Amino acid sequence: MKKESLKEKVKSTGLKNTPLREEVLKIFTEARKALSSKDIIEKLGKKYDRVSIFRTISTFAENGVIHAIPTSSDYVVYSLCRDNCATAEHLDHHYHFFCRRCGNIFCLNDFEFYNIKLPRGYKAESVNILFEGVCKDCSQN
Amino acid sequence: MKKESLKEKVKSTGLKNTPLREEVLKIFTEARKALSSKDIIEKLGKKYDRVSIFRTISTFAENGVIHAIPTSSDYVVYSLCRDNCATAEHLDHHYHFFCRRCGNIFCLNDFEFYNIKLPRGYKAESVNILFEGVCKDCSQN
DNA sequence: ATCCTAAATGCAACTTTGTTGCAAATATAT
DNA sequence: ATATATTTGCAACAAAGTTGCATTTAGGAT
Ligand SMILES: [Mn+2]
Ligand SMILES: [Mn+2]
Ligand SMILES: [Zn+2]
Ligand SMILES: [Zn+2]
Repeated sequence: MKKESLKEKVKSTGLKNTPLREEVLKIFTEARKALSSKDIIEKLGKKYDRVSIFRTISTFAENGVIHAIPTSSDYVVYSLCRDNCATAEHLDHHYHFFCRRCGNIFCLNDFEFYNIKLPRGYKAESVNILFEGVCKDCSQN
Repeated sequence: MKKESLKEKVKSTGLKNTPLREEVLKIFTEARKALSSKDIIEKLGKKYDRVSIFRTISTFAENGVIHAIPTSSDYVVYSLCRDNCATAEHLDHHYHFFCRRCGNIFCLNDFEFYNIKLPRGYKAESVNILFEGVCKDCSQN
């Protein structure tokens, strides 16, 4: 996804441009890490109803504005879809890094894509690669 | 993890061998797919308290009997740790497949391991690779 | 075999997270 | 400006997981 405004995005998806959606999009745009629904509610929960925030996140995810990142936790985190989240050889691929120290999840962009072979019969449309370890910032301190 | 009985596992972890634990372990051993807490509670919830089941699953995960599998859903699924879940070149790696049709998650064993390079500063201790698509059974029918 | 003790379980209450139905508000096309 | 489909807020609900505590039990010691 290009760094386009929500207004531009609206044109392609049919979503209406509302104050809540602009604020949520702004938060994702400025975040250096993946965010959970809880994270967004903590930031906007006094200004907007939590139900609307949940619905905004769902709508964004359904329309390809953000994408859910697989984690081993019982909550989902989301991040803006970027250009290089796109397909390579018809396989949508995502690389993310979960830091054990700070607990944050980061998108790893500009990655060389490995076309890992699957067992016979399995047909993959996307692959999510989640590293776990210590992030750049945490390993310096 | 070897195909050892819980009794053997107890020796190494200090866990007590109880009826609930034996039943949970049996369910995981016989399952051909990854299971959620809900799945286990549906099978054992009339016989045991859900709290105890939650605690059993946590204990198993903490002691390396089972491992959590990253997904994009708001629930976690678990699978038995197998021998080849072990480390290769000091990087614990797991390959799983989420089927869009049946909704099941399968362990993909015996995989060639790719040592994917990380950006400078990031130190990975494990990597989880989650494919999404159509599984063997579902693509035949 | 019995006793002892730390660990495991069951139960009740609670919290967190997400969902549903519906009425009121509002963004956008005409 | 008006019309209308979409979005939002509110209340109620539901699912999933947690906490505290009393009771029970597994497994080692006697
Ligand atoms: Mn990403
Ligand atoms: Mn596995
Ligand atoms: Zn970190
Ligand atoms: Zn399937």
